[in-house]
Order: sequence, then C-alpha cells, then structure tokens
Amino acid sequence: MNDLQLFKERSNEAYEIYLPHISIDCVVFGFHDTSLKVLLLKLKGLESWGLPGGYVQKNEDVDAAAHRILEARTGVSRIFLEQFKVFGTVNRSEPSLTHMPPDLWYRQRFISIGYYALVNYKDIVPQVDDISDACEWKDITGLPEMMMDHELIYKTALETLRKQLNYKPIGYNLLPEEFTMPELQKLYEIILGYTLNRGNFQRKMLAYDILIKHDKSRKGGAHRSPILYSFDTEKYNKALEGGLNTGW
Amino acid sequence: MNDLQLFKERSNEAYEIYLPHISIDCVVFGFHDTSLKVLLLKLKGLESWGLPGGYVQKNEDVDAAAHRILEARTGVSRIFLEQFKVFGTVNRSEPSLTHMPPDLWYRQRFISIGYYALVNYKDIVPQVDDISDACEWKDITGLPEMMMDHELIYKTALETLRKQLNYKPIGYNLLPEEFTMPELQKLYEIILGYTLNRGNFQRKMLAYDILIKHDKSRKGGAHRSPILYSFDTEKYNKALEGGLNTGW
DNA sequence: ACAAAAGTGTTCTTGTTACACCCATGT
DNA sequence: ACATGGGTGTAACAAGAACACTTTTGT
Repeated sequence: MNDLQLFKERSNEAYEIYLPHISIDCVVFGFHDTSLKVLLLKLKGLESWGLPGGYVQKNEDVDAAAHRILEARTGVSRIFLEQFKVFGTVNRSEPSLTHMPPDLWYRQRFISIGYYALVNYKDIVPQVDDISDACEWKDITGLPEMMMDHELIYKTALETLRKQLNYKPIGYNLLPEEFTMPELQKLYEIILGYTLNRGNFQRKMLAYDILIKHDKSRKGGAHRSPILYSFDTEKYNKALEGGLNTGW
Repeated sequence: MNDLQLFKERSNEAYEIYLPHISIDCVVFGFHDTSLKVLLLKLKGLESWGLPGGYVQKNEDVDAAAHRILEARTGVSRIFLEQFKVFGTVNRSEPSLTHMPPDLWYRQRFISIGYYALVNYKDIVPQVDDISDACEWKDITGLPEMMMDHELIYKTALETLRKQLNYKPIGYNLLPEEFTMPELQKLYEIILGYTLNRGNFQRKMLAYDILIKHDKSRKGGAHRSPILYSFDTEKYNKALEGGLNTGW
C-alpha cells in the first residue's frame, strides 16, 4: 500500500471517530546531557518535521485526548501536561498539506489546542507509527524546519515554560527522581536563557526547603561525585502555590 | 413566535455558518464605582445567567470571531482580548440545556475557548439580542448563579488576570483615558484581593515612569480634587515587556 | 473645619549581586 | 595535582514594609 492510500484509509476512520476541525499539538520537552530536547516526528511524504499531535474522540475530554496521544508516542502515561494556547487562524496549515486531496480528513481546517509536556528523558521510548517515518528527540539549539505553524507553537511553549518556572513543578518533571545541584542549575539556565551564580543558586534553592538530600552520591564521573537530591513533593507543591520567590 | 421556534430557526442558520463543536466564551471585565464588574446575559427560557459567547465562522480566524462576538455585545471594536484557556470536558454543558431537543445546534458537544476582555466601562452599551432577555454588568462580589461551567470559566479568568497584572496593560484597558491615583490603586487592590499601602503604591507607580500627570484635576467631589493621570503608552508597553517589577 | 488627595521622610528589614575563600573527593 | 562539587562569608547595594508627618484644596 502506498502512502496516499494509507492516508485515505486513516482519513475514513478519522471521520468516524473524531470531532472535526479540532486537533491537539504537543510540545514534549525532555532534559538530557545538559541540554533541552523536543520530541519531533516526520510524517510520510513530507519533508519537514512536525509536533506530535492528534484528535479528540467524540466522547472524550480534551485533556484525556492529549494524554492518550502522548501515551501512544512515548509509552508513558501520567505525563505532566499543560494546555497553553489555541492556534486558530484560518490559513495555519498552509502550505504544508496542499498537495493532498481536498476531501482528506487531514486537509480540513483545524483549530489546534497546544499542550506542553514535561517528561523524564530516560523514561521515554519514542514510537514511530505507520504514518510517520521517524520520531526523535531534537536539541532545541538546532531544530529542523517544521511544517505548518509548528515553529510558532514550539516557541510559544518555550516562552510559557519560562514564565511558569516559578509556578509549576518544572524541575520535578524534567529531571529524574534523583539529580544533582549542577544539573538543576543547568536546567534553570537553559530555560531562562542566561547563566546564574553558582553559590547564590545553591543557597537560594536550599533555602526554599523543598529538596531532600541523599546520603549516596553519583559515582563514575571524572571528579568528586556530586550529591544527589530529590524534590520533597509535599513541600515543593506548597511552595509553588504562592510561586517561588520571584526573580531568577 | 415562541422561544423554542426561535432557537430552532437560529439552529438551522448556525449549522450553515459555523464550525461545529467549537464555541467561544468571553469574560468581559469592567471597572466602575470602585468595583470590578463582569458582563453577563440571560438566555430566553433559562433561569441562570451566562457569559457572552458565540461560534467561529467557517472561514474566520478564532481571534477575529472573539472580536466579532464582543463587538455585537458591547458596540465597541478593538477591545483588549486575551485567550486564556480551553474548556473541553465532555459533560460541561450539563445540566443546563437538557430540556431542549437533542438535534438543536446548541445541544452539540462544544469545546469552548475562553477569552477575557478588558473594557472601559463607560464605553460599553450592553446589547440584548433576540435570544436573550438581558445583558447587564454584574459586580463580582455578588454574581448570580451561572449556567454550565461558566462559573469555572469566570474564576479561571480572574485568576489569570491576577497572574498577568505585571505583564499585560490591565490598568490601561480597564480605566478611562484619564484616571486618578486612588482609582488605580483601588483597581490593583480588587484584582489582587488585598489592600496596599498608599504611600508606597504611589511612589512605586510614579517611579516606573509610565504615567503622564495632567494639569487639570477632577472637579466635583466633596474634597480636594485628585490629579488626573494617563498612561504613557510607549513607556508603559516597554516596561511591561520585562514585567513590572515583580511583587505587589 | 474637615476629609480626601498628594508628597515625602524615615527606619527596619529583607533580598540580590558579585565576589572570595575554604574544604572534599575521584582520577 | 587538578578539576569539579559543595559550603559559606561578606560587603555593597536595592527594594520592600510600615508609619508618620506635612501640605493642598474643594465644600
């Protein structure tokens, strides 16, 4: 079966199952190797990359749809997901899909609900499905060309992340259960886009009283092994309610 | 023509004109008489009140739809409008509309895009249309019972307003062209939910260098007439880019 | 005279910034 | 020895909180 036939078959199913005109796009962030990554995929027959997305079933909550879509892509359930913006201009799909037949499901006008997701990089196994060639992590410092308005969606998501750094459990969801102080600082620096003073960062972080210090340390590096921390989720969530003291 | 017939006629038109399953709800804030108001309306045949809302035309940007809907309600164009959240649970319309026939446009499942609007109270003339009995300002301290999930939408909007106080031109859009320092302070206090020290508020506000002081003052009160200010929009917008210094 | 409005001063406290110095530890 | 990690000190400065005193002005 060629690609177009496949799309047509999926199209007929889609008209049955999903609400028309409404789509979901997810910007999935992961942190690995001191840099921030985004999960992108490549649809068959298209040159450019796109954000993982999908549609809302006729009898499904929108948030539930976003979780379902991401679970299919990542193999992980209970992902931290936040809806952040609707993208609703008439021409937002141009010109990526104009080569496809106009009665195809995919060529409707879609109003897309943007979600960002924060995942623990190592938990994820990116899943390619039968209508895509690839599903991979891409470093945000060198993103490929993206279809439709997906670059705008990504940029809006990163901007939202920056603004919500003091109000959402961003560190908790992007880092593994146990992490080191330099890792946490690096994450903050990447999201904010500027460097922070080490001593002050550590002092301030510890003063929030939201971290649990572990006895063990991470062996294997070339130097002194760093201390491992975890978030004290109860204290962390309480502190986030009022926002961590403004200003990084 | 009775109410039901009217709804049915409107319903047939709606299927022609609008995208199905997608609606817009607007929380319109106005400031008057030292208190914050919300524009509510009452649909014919329903006991509870609702937010002004509408649908997206098949060839219309979502933001443009929100503006069109509000212009019809307020008589004002170029309103300050911000999309803030999508409300997309399956059962969000229950139980408000269950007495209507199931094939009616209004009884579809709607995923609603929430906008908040900030308007100059005195510019607005609330417009009743033929499917509503009333369209009125209601003080936020005594809101009536609302249909569907509109109370949740309103609360989310107010919460958003609070969070964005330092990042959006909220004072500029809620106050008339010229206003006094006590009025500005009162507005901040209502949105924040707590009182502020007068001397410090004035000093901080003036230090931002975003206000233009006028020579004239407002006559007619029982006491010393207060000085009138306007926003210096250029400086104001520049200051908002980085956020007014965090913390009120 | 009175009360709201406006302007400013002061003190106390807290937080931020930018360093610097010391120690620990794995290779 | 050396590079990284961890802990803390400190001095200069900026900002916040809480109050108080004064002046202006319309009725």
